[in-house]
Amino acid sequence: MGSIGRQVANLLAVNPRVRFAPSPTGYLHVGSARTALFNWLYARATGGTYVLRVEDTDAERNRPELTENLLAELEWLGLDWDEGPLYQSERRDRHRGVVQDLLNGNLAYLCNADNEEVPGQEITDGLAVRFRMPANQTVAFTDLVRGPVSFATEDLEDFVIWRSNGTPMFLLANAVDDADMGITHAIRGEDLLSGVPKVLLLLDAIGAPHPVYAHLPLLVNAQRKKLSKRRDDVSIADYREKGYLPEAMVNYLALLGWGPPDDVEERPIAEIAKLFALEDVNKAPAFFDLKKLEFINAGYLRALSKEDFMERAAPWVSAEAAPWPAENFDAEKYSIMVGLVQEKLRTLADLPRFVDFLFLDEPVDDPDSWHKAMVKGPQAAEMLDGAAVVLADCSWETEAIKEAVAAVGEGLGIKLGKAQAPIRVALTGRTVGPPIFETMALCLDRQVVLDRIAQARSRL
RNA sequence: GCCCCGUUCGUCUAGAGGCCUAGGACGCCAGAUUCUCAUUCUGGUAGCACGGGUUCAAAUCCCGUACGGGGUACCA
Repeated sequence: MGSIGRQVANLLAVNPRVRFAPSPTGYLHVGSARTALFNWLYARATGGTYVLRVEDTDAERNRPELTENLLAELEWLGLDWDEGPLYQSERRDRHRGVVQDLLNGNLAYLCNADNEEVPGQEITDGLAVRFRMPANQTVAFTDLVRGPVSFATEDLEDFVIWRSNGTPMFLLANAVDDADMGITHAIRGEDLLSGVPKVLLLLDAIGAPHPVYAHLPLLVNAQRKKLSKRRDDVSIADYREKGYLPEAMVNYLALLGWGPPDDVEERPIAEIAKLFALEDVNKAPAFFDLKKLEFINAGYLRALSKEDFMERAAPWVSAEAAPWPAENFDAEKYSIMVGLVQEKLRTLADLPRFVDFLFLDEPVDDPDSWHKAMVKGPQAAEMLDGAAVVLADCSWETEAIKEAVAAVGEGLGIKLGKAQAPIRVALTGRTVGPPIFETMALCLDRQVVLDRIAQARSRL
């Protein structure tokens, strides 16, 4: 079936219901975000319903602030949900009832800490409940991304469905909740694939239908290991704080394990939703490539209107975050400078170093830049001396300044590209920055320019 | 160990037996444009894990091997 065929299949699917079911044991992880995104995409592609369910059955590991955090990050990414958030912890009685039913039907049994079966048919404090694994059966299902998969029950153990502390285990709660909530498609990470046969058996035992499963390839690090909180940069919050845009983040994430049919990679997520089909998802793990994320982020940054850009960038130039004294900030000059540097950034975090010289009492001291332009560069002293003379009385506008500096350079036999370097470093502290002649004409007073050139000259 | 899954340029992917001399994107390299950087443009680099089949024809189907990953908790 071609990609078009799959999109038709999407439309034919009747009212799919999907869910993202994170456990709030940490901040939102890029792998989880990708799972949430693919659920969202599938729901939006099919006109289905996307449910958010918080799997907080492990009371010892859960903390409420982590849940709030999780929801905030999902909102930031723009992955709005249609129902929920539902909290699994609030369904304890239902889970307990199901476990008791299984016990009554002898499909499960009580078990002590030594994993020995103990007689009895009532859920008992201090005793766990295990599901009785049927012998000699093959559990088979067709995964939407991986195709037919089967397991033999001999390879499966009697697994715990109810803890001795009176709480349900993941497999049980997950299966019951999916059934009760009418989940038709369970879209999640491949690490959950081997749990499917147990869930299917459980579903059969309680007489519930099987959802369709789709197991997404894992996101891996450079060592090809599953992304882990400990080793890798996986927190969505960190990417936000590093100056990545949510639309760039979801666009990039959509490209891991899936490719657009027309090779157009950079596009709004709503457009991706129209092209998305679960059957097109790859089976092989994908490496999270920061370089490509940066590239995509830079594209989104450039595409922002100036107003949008300034709004998004505000946190990076706020009084608390900025490297300059707040009272030096000049909104008008900043606004002009944004127009000159927006296209140069890869992340919003790059912004301060492109504009800081405007608001700092003195430009930053960047040894590499100084060395490159003032020490290694040609005739830095002569350039600064010459510039000081011509800039003292040339007309204070971009072209005039540019011509004046170029003339000094020509007199010394240096092209403008090299000639401007010492001046740029004298004014901004760095070899890389905004177009320097515009910056002078529009944002720097003649006297400041002359002072900074003199200051730099005296250091030579 | 056992079970399950996977393998197309360095990376993300297109590919559904002939359209493949394997396409695109990121990266990298070179060049053009440019007041730095960035942008933009042009060109280049580089891949079907291996071995057997099936077929007139295989990246694509089958089997095996190798390698990689996931699972195997009173975590989720």
